Amino acid sequence: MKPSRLNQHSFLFLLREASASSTPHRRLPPLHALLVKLGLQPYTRVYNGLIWVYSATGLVADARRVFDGMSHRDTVSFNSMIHGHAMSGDVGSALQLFERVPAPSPVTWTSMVAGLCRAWDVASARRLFEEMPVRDLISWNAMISGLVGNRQPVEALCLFRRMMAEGFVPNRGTVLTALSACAGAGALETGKWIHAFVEKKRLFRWWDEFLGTALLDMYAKCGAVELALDVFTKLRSRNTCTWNAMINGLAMNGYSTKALDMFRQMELDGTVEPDEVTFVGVLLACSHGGFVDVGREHFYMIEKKYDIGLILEHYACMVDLLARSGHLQEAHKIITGMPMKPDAVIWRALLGGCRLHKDVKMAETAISEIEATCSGDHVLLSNLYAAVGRWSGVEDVRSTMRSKGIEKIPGCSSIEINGSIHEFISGDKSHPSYNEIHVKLAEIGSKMQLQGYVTETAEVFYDVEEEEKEQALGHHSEKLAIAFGLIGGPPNVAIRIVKNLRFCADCHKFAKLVSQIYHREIVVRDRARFHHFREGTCSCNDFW
DNA sequence: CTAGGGTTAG
Repeated sequence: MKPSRLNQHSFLFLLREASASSTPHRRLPPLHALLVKLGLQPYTRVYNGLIWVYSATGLVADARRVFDGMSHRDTVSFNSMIHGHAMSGDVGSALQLFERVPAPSPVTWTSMVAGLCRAWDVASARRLFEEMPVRDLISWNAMISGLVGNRQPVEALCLFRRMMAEGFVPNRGTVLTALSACAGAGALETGKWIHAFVEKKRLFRWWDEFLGTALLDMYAKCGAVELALDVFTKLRSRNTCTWNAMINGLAMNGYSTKALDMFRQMELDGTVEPDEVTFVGVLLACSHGGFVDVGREHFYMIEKKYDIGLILEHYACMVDLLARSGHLQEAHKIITGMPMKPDAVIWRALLGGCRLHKDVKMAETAISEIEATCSGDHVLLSNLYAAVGRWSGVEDVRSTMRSKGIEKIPGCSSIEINGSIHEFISGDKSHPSYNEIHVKLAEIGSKMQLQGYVTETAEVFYDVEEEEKEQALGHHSEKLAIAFGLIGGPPNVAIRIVKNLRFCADCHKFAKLVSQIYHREIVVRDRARFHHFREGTCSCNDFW
């Protein structure tokens, strides 16, 4: 090779090729050595490229050596190095460099914002984002997706709205992130608005697999199954993810049989292969539908017929299905026979079944296996003790919770009205419509009494203090949200609520009665699944 | 022919 023919441009080409190869770790150092030998050091661009490819292939220490050895560093050198540090999880080093950049550009700021979001420091990311002198579309996308990734979809949507108000035109990335935020927040109105906006502005040629899957997933996660199906049927092409999203969406929404039909259709269609995620959806459908035999069959087919390895989630669904339908011993056998270590989710599924079928002994086994316990597990055990009348057990759980300092996660429900999301926390008085809500709840209460409604006390029994607090302050968050939906939402439109915890029996009964008395459809997404209430009945058939 | 975001399903 004639060195004279190798200039900075061709060298950058070689770097890119080496980094895309299967063995970048072996191919980059010789190129680096050649670069030094050829005397291309003065070319900052080439060295920037080297920093970039070293970082991108995980060789951050090498990247840093190059960076430190450079005689002339420009903004791109800093940006590449900041990005490298941030991607390797070393935000500290990234921040140190960020302080030293002579002329930071929007790229510099955005790299730092994204890096902080990746390191779960969304608060610092947000501060930096607000401080940025110039924000472009990618800066907005980075911050919005950072919020979604840090489980703050409501905040993400607020930012999305601000971005639109400032006149930015969303691109593919923005739309994907914003739809995912709507899915997370259960913001159907906003999701529909984005859908319509994309169509009206003809933002994309068509809804491809990625966009289409994100769209249908949004509808499914907002409880709008018909709309999700509509998107699904109209898509030009579907990949495995698309089918999985549809199957899972049906399962989550309680359309168990339809979900299984959809899986059969997927097989008949034959253009895509099911994968392990497909079977998570299939088993979820069986679990929510209480189809024990069908579930067992599919569980064994995963490996035998489809040659797909069983993953933790498959076991979790299977344990959930068996435990919930009362096959506690079989569920326990599945757990002890698992090739991997059962996690808290698995034991929790067994615990839930024990609570339902009042098996104290098995419940105690389950709870002793859950290490980093959260309040919900203790509450479940306590409820079980209360249900079988073992009050000493209830007291034991309370003292365990006190001594371990386990705090209860406050219940939080949200409802979207006119595109803005209102959040209610159990017993919270801070909402501006607090007084109206309580007037409404009193009205509901008296109407319910006429129908012979009695509070379900079993599930609130475990904690007398909490019970008193609830009497004094109000209600579980979903009741506040439902009352607010009756007041503020347009009539004849379903009241849609997203809750962070699972339904308690009392609130479930409450929702059923409200749907009957006011002839309003109520859709609640709780931690585990959807509940569609219509004229006094729930799609879960009181099986959850 | 340099650098930042996003890539959907569990």
